[in-house]
Amino acid sequence: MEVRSTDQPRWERRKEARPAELLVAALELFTERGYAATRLEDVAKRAGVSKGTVYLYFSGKEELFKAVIREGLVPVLERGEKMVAEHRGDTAGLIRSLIHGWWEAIGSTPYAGITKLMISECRNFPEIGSFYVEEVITRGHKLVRKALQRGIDNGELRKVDPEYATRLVFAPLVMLAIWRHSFDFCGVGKLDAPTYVEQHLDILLHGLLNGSSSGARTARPKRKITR
Amino acid sequence: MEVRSTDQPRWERRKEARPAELLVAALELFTERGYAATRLEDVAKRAGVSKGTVYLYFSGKEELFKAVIREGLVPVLERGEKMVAEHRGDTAGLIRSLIHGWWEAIGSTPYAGITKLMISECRNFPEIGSFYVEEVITRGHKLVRKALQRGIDNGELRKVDPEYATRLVFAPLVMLAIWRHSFDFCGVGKLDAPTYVEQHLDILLHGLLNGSSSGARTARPKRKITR
Amino acid sequence: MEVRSTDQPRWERRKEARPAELLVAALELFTERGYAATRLEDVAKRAGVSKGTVYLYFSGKEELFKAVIREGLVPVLERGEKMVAEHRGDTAGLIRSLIHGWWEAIGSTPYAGITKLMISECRNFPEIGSFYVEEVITRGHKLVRKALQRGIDNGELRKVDPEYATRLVFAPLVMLAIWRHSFDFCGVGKLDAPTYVEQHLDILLHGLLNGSSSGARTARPKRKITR
Amino acid sequence: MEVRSTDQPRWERRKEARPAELLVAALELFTERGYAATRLEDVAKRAGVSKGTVYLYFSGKEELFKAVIREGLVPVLERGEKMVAEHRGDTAGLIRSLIHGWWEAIGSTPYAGITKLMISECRNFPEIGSFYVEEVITRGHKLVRKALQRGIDNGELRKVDPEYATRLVFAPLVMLAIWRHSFDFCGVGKLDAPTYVEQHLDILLHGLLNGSSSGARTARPKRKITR
DNA sequence: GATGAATGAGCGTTCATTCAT
DNA sequence: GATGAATGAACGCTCATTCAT
Repeated sequence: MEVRSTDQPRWERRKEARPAELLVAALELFTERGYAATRLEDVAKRAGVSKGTVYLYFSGKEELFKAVIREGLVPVLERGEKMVAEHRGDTAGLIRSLIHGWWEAIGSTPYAGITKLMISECRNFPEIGSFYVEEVITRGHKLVRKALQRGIDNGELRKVDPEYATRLVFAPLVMLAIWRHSFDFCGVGKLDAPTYVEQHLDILLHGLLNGSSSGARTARPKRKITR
Repeated sequence: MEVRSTDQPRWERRKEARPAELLVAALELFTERGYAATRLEDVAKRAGVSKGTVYLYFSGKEELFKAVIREGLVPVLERGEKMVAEHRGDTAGLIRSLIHGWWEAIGSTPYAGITKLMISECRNFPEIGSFYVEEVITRGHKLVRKALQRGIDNGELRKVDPEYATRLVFAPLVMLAIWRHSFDFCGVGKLDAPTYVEQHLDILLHGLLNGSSSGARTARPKRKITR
Repeated sequence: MEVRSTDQPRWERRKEARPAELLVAALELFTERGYAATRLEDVAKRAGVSKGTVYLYFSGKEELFKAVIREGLVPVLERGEKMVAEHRGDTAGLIRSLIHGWWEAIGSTPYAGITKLMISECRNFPEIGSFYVEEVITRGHKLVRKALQRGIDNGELRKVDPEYATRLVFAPLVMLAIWRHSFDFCGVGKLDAPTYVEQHLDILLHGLLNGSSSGARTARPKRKITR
Repeated sequence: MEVRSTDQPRWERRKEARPAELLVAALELFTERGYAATRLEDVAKRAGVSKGTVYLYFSGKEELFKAVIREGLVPVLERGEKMVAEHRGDTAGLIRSLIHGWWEAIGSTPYAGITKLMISECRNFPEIGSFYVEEVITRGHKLVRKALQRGIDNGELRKVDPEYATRLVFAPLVMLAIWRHSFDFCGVGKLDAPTYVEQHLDILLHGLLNGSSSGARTARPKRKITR
């Protein structure tokens, strides 16, 4: 019968000791090449340390990968949740805030790569895949679903299924984030991200709001915003 | 005294059928595990042949991968283009046809895995990535853009930017296809695909159509939300 | 207790049935690339048959190789021995005949490649190496040694050790034969073979003959003979 | 309870010495078996390291092979050139020095294997073959040709073609070197190398020197000279 | 007999991991 | 702690060999 003397969390927290540079480098390379094709030596080189040093902070490649996922989005999400909880105003405005918030904190940053990573690798790492689904996707969905539900309940929005609508709110954003880490390197014409986001909001809110509502009008679809 | 119960030969000549069988197996495994993590021996095993046989039909792993991409979607797309070219009716109906067509021919089939594959690997295979962008994505976008442009020109649709709107038409579908090859294996609650597609059409058309049009109204046919 | 009904020789003789084309092709490729780097499929292709056919005549690669060696030089040598046995005249003339004979029958023909082959491979195939030493080298040496011994005994030649002198008679010829299968393909300036042979005879006979003898005089060192 | 009798570490750092050790092992094995039949794992084993270590110092099998050739003879040749340049005395003595020098520095050492290697492999590696011809053969020939030319010019030697005579000086030596790496392992009676060399010098100088000269006389073929 | 599709042992090469320094 | 030389399991690919046709 083994008894742990201390209350260790499921995944060891050595955040302070771990050079964040390793996680940054790993996220970049995993995103660029995928898990299997990323060599630990390259991660070390990009982080400016030697191969052996990686093992001082992570017990191996898989743990490094898991740490990238775990440490990556959860803190961002926590900030997002707080931000949303404090929001006041109409539903259309809240949805806009959520979408802009997600885009600014995740979609437009290197964190977006984590989404691509998990799509590619979650079947190879079911454990971390489930973690991601629970701690990131489900929590993210819940935020939006609440907002939609509220809008439906108080008549601001049409009667759509909030479960499905939630996904439809996110899908175009996630696709854009993925796109920027994939096909944007294949010579395809790049879209202007802010315009895309606004266009999405425009169509989405037009599609969701009840006719009497004026929320959709405030979306400025045609104003070209350069990054 | 060993007696074989069945008189199966050690192998069988299948020169004609082999390449297609290998491509099917390869698509499955590449989709499941990614390019680097897929061992050619496993592809062979799943196709029911030995390692060496793969090399009788493809010059190596990379060529097999390229063949999966090349042979996978282009023929499907060609059929799609013909189908669409022959379509008659209003724009809302055309968009519905396109979306349903894409879902039935690609999104709901193993071909959907190619999308996930290219997202994961196009930076490792720029050549095949460009091929895919040109031969699949661009052609697919063109189909939808034409339909949207027509609807905008004749006043059926609101004045949206067709380039961006095209992406917004596809994004939720592609995300669903990706989802089915990734997070659906991580214990997340699965959505009903037809409902999702209809919900997307509902919101999308509501968002796109001019107020006077009634196209969006008809879009709520099945309320079947089985989980 | 196994009894052979027929008197089979050590190595199966199926000379009649074996396509000589296979042995020719094999000799060429083994000479060009070495044993290990020669693919049986290439041998088959050069002989104009399919891969499987090789196995109808030879039990495998090693047997093919051994047959190349065995069938290659022994018949040539037998003809040489007869030629020498019938020779009449002075020792210098006999040596000239032997050298010219070797050069014409072996050194200048594809058979020369066998020498290169055995040098490269005899440590990998000790059995066939010993066969070659016994059946080719030793017999060849014996021919020359006899001639030298006769010349020494009757005072035509200086008192040299016939064992060593024999090798010194052959060495420049063998080197030339080897050279033509190796460095001649590396951009080196090629020598004229007949001139080389005559020059060798000139120096050799000058070096071997007693001063009173006039045998060396008849060597025409400077006459350039183009093949 | 397992106790190791000696405290040997699993491996030892030998960054400086490794490449030379690997080259020695590689030369031995390439010489014994040929390029294709030599497994890198065996080279590693003979050098006392593991397979992977070879790749820390050479980018692959071909590079290792090239390094064997490149690093092998050029330095020896450079020393030889200096030695010869400083030689003073008559031509017969110079030729003797050259031949003895070659034999001591190359023919009697493992370097002799390189000759055999290049003969076997130069058609498979034209680039390194040309390198060898230029940097080793041509330079070696030049040394001897100069000596012969001088002897012809000042009347010490008969009027032979120096280009051909140069080859005839080397051929018996090279053949002996090759022999020691090939047929000497096939049960053939081995010659005494020094005796062979002296016998060669005896006949060669007798054959080359003008009658009035006494250079050849001093070579006494039967004097047994142990190395 | 002849063919060539199929096999699978074997080798070159890579790279996650270890550990003496 | 940090390094990087060394390891060895794993995988891509080849080719001698087999055998159904």
